[in-house]
Amino acid sequence: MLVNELAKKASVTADTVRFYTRIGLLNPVKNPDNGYKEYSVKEYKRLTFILAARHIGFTVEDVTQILSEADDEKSPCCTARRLIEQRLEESEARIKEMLLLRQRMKSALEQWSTQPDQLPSSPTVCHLIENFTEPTNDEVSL
Amino acid sequence: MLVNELAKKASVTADTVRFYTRIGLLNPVKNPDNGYKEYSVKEYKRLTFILAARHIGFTVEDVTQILSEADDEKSPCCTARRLIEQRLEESEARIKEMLLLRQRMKSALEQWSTQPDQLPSSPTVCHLIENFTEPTNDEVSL
DNA sequence: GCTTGACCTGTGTGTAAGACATAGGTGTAT
DNA sequence: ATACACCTATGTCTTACACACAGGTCAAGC
Repeated sequence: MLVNELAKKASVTADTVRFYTRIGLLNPVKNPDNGYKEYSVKEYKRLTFILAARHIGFTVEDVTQILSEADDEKSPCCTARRLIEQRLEESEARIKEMLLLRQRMKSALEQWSTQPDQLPSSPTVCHLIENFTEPTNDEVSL
Repeated sequence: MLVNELAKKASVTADTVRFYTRIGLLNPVKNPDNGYKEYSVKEYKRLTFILAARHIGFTVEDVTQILSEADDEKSPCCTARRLIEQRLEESEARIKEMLLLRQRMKSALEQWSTQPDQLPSSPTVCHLIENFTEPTNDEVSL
């Protein structure tokens, strides 16, 4: 299979396949005639595994580590458990941040809805932004 | 002020100040003797504005646009309203994705908690990952 | 004057996970 | 031979900074 064929079969872009190839996760054989990379069914299965892991939330770096352990015939399960726990914690943290940010955005839009546009005047760039007041916890819960 | 002084005054890293300077958001004067960049109080105020906008959720690119409109003495308010609405929508989308991802991570950990480690065998890299089954909406709501 | 050392500077590069741009190759129809 | 559609590998771009590095500055000590 060539890159595009493999990509379609796995429902990803050719660029994704190329990327995994570039970082060494996939190892196609180079056709010496035209330099095209040929992917075997084994590579396809490997790609499927990568995508499954990514879907669960592993980073590409994580997948690299898991695959390398498996390639050494060691069980990657312990590593997988540990890593996904980390990724979960990181996700929780980022979600919290993003929820706070969303709250700020929403209350900005609400505050601004009753305020007029204004020209910038020497100390002020955009009064909407500069006069925005953070919502308190009380306001948020309302 | 030199870069570090300004950074401390604004409670950000010197690298952040350097970054905003590099992309032209801040325009310090170069001391011809030592090549050091000197920031005025005006730059400090500009930095404060940038940070306030970032805090609300504007991208750096957004801030660039807003500042450039204000520099042209046009009111950036309309643009600000439009942009933050976009950013809010994007955030909502990303939050949804991340919540789904978190759900997958959690249910993976739960499924895996009752399963043993296993050595990789020819078709299998990591049975935990390969045998993971997506939670259905019903399961999620439980 | 010279040196040591702590601290500071600007510039260049790295990050995650691909997407995009580009120059050129392939293959078929004309 | 040529035109055209499609395909390829490689290099660069993205976000918003953080980090590494080579060298400059400045006060203290000799």
